[in-house]
Amino acid sequence: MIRLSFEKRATEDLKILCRGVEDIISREDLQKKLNHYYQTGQPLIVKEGFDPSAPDIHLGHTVTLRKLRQFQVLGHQVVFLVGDFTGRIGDPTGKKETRKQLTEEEVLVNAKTYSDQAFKILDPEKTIIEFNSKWLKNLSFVDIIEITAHFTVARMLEREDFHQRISNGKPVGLHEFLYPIMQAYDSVSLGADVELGGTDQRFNLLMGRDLQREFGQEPQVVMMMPLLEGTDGVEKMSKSIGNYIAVNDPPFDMFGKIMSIPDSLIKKYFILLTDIPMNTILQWEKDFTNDLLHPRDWKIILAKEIVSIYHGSDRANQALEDFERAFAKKESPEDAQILTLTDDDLKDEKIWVISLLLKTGVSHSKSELRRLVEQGGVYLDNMRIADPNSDIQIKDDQFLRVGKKHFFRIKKK
RNA sequence: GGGGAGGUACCUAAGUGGCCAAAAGGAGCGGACUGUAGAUCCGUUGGCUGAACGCCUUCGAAGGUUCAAAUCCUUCCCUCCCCA
Repeated sequence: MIRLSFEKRATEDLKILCRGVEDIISREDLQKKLNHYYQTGQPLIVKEGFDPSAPDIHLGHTVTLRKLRQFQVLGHQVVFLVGDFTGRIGDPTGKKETRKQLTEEEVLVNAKTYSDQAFKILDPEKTIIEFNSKWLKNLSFVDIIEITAHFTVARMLEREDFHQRISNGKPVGLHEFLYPIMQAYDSVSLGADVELGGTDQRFNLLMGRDLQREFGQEPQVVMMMPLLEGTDGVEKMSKSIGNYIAVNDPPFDMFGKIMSIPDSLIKKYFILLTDIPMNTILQWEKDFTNDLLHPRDWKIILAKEIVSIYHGSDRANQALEDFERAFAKKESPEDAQILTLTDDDLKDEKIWVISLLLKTGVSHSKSELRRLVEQGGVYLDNMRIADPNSDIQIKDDQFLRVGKKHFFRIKKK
């Protein structure tokens, strides 16, 4: 009776864990490992590597983080692996220049801010933070030769990115081959049962399996999550492109950014970024297709849901209200960023538009701001300011809108 | 080691002495229209100067020729391809 329920529970867990997963190698292996867990009580070691060079976590990162959390909830051991050593090489992407070497302190600081944000999702009690320099930095050349000897050049060239760059006549650094190998070695060192990553990590993740086998370990299960497109709906969400929604974004911004994603992405966002049950999502999708659910309304549910996760439902409701004020009624949002002006900024209660805009930080180029004004993108209390040479009379509590997405409330000090 | 091709702005890419702050497309930004969506149309996209068709910096780097250089010369750096 009890024995039977082991497998049943494992099967149920598997179903939960497979939500939103793009590919898993292999399902059977995971089933086996989960069975084993229920038989022995030995939690699975679930690992994901993080690059400490970019300290801002955005929704794209949360896709795998949320998956990690699912593992935690089911009783498993998550290893949050900071790639402080691998970060020095940088995952091959073709055009990136050599990364500047981070000092140990910088890495620690980054890792701290990074994990703090990650703990908005992960349970800190059930997370081990590791740094891969711990084992990588002590390897000798001999060790490295031994490890690399397990792989062939032909195998390395299977990686699409390498392959592509080579056929496009782009350079491939020899050291770049080491990145996947180091990542694989991480799995060996941790004895990982499962490694999570985006689909773009396929090659690296599989290398881990290969190397583990070579080292006499049971190969890890590889779980690949789909890449999340950013607010532009095309490119993978990333800070450098600027199409990202950060988990630290204030509620109003976060709400707005979610509202600006293309309709085609709504379902995917629900699946990967919320806990809304699958049948509900599918029902909404049906209603949407049959014109019973307006895409905007559907998106509002999404935005509220996601903002709630990171800021709580009160602030999510506030964000919704603000959103409607700002865009439906064209009024000022409650939650706009405060822009404080001091007496030094004002001459006879007046300030030059460009100076004012400069203070918002929207752009640091006066030429660009000038253009923005000339093109009619600047409003003060809903009055367009079209002349870049104008001096504006400032009253306390005025509402400044810069371009489509930036709102400020002016406070005098 | 030998031979060939190449390095232009966020990206792709034109330009081989002045008309070049540099074509075109993509991407971005702003406007119109909307649902802060998509599609479409218009505008705009090095910086500075309270803006003038004025100044400064930019075509891999440094020098040089010239009244004038992305463009010609020299040296250097980097990448790719073919051969050994």
